[in-house]
Amino acid sequence: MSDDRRLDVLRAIVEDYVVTREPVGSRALVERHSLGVSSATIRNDMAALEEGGYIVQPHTSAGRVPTDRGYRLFVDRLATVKAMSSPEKRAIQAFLEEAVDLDDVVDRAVRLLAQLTQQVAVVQYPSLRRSALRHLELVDLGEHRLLVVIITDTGRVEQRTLDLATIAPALSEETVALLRVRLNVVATGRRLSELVVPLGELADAFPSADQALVRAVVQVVEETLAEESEERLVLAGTANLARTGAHDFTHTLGPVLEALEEQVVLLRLLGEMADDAATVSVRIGRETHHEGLVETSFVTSGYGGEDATLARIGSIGPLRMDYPGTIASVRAVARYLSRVLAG
Amino acid sequence: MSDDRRLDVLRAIVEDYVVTREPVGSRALVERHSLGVSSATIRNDMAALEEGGYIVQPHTSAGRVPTDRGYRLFVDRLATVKAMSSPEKRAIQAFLEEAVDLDDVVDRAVRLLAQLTQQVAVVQYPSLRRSALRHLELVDLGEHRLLVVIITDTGRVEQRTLDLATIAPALSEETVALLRVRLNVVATGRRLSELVVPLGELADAFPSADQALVRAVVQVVEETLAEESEERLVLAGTANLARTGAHDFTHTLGPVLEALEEQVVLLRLLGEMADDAATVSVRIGRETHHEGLVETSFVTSGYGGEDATLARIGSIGPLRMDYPGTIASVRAVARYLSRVLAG
DNA sequence: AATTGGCACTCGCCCACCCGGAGTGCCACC
DNA sequence: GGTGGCACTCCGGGTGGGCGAGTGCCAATT
Repeated sequence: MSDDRRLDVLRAIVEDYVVTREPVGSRALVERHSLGVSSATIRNDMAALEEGGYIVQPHTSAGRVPTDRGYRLFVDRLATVKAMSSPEKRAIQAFLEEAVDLDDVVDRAVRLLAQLTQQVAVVQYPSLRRSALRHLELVDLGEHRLLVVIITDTGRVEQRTLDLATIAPALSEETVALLRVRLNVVATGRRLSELVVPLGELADAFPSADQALVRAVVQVVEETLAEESEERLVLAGTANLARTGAHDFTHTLGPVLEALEEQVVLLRLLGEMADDAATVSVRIGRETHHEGLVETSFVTSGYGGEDATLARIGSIGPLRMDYPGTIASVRAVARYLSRVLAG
Repeated sequence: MSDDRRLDVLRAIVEDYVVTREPVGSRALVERHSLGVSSATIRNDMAALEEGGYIVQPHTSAGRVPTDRGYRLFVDRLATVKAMSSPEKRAIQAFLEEAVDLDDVVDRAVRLLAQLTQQVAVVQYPSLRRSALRHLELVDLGEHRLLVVIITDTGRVEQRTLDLATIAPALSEETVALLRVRLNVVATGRRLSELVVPLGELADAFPSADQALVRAVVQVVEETLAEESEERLVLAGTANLARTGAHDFTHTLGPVLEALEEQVVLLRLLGEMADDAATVSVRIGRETHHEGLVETSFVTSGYGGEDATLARIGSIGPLRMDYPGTIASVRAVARYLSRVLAG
């Protein structure tokens, strides 16, 4: 008995099932692949694979369908990665480079990935906490209102308005200017996550009359950083779910759509997956630990540069997706997205 | 023969069909409504209504189903508007007032509307062109890069970076400061659409060495205003389509989802609908003039204050939606959204 | 003239039944 | 261990009949 052949059989089953969407039988298998043995032999192998939990029959006397575990083995050991063609690569790069600002880059990336994979694509905005600070700006809006603008080196901009009516009734232009300069001296170029301590010490250097103001501003900055939870996600390609895979989901795709709308779910998943930018992670079926997603798989990659992953990008599709193709697409888009953001 | 009764019959048919989702027959009609006549009479009325194109039978010997035209007559003349209860109103207002910034307001509004209608909600971001300017900020980012931040009175923030390497190699802090002040003098408080002319005259007041810089900045501001096309939409509740109305669409809901992803389609529709903030507009079925939306209706309202509509908000659902309820919800959310943005 | 009860008729839906085909497991044999 | 053969299982699709809901029409009634 050859273990190698059994793995070949599993690979063949996955590949065929992904294409046909129908349980694949031993006869069809020997016809479509050059396995060099008869269907009876394959049947024995299939029985063993079923024993191992890699495939199942939907009902007696039907062909076999891969299980979550089967897909897992497939992506871990059997899938041969498809390389992207050079024209494809160039097209991806060119498309992303046309973007005019961060919103546009993210929007283009997510649409592109949805298009490439014919699935649902998701892109997480670059994390505030892990970005470096480019500039902090204070703007006096009048009426005791101060606008705090935080600009990161990835081009992300967060703003908050601050009502100072009860804190600093007389908001002098000089104080604001001084605070602006000092804040930037302390903060520029640092990771946002490294900022909390130095910011805390800042207030001491100001005359006591202004300390309340300084503290209020510092607090807003810190709150904004703390709002990691408010990480934004952008989705595209939900229509692909309905188009290609209407019958891939046992009942309706309602639960899937619900899960996708619950950004919390996606954020958790993204957070759980491998943190190094170079690797592509795959969650298959129940591995997502979410009821609505048991019939889907999630392929993600970090992006944002060699040293640190800023955020993640991913593609969600039916269990029977084209794993090699999806992995290649996710990796490619992540890579070029990183380049565009760095450049 | 009483025309009034026929309209009553139509109303009864619409109301029943919305609830049951099944063709409604003459017998069921007399049982569930106090029409005071027998089923045979109703049958005659139904024949007349069918003659007029307000209802159809899916097949011979089936009950009747309203047509687009039937729904149209219903919303125009027969629907009695449901008033929102006071607790509901308070809940809406409270929920929207908790928002911390513009993104959050919009996000809350769209989720709220999706929740209320159990349909797909869409909110258009307040139009840049129609907003008034609160502040223009210039930030020197170093490396010949200048950040232009445009802040509107609705709290919307748009930013663009400008590469000045070829224009103003030596970017002096004083020039930037001066430009900042003058730009704000010219611009603050005006509608963005009224800005183009005054901005054009600004460059003349600067020394010739700086004119290129000024022109570049002004150009960026104008371009940003011109990007009306980039009006952003936010959707929520797509899962509701799959949950409640899986069988409301003849085949799959794929085409509907595709139409929703094509923001161009929605933007066109929103643009076509009545422009005064006070009124709620309804597009029924083919009135949307879009293939993917023939089996849906679209209820929208403007928001943003009495005088000028800043943008629109709406709800999309199956043809057989609860029109009075949807209209009430859309109107309520639009109203409170306006208040929150104004306050 | 409008309304009504009665009646024949039409269809879609459901269910039960049946059959063909694809696929399996197992065994005896090589 | 691999193979051919065979009996068995079960799904899917097609067929046919009965039921019920609903209609249109007509003659009778008010």
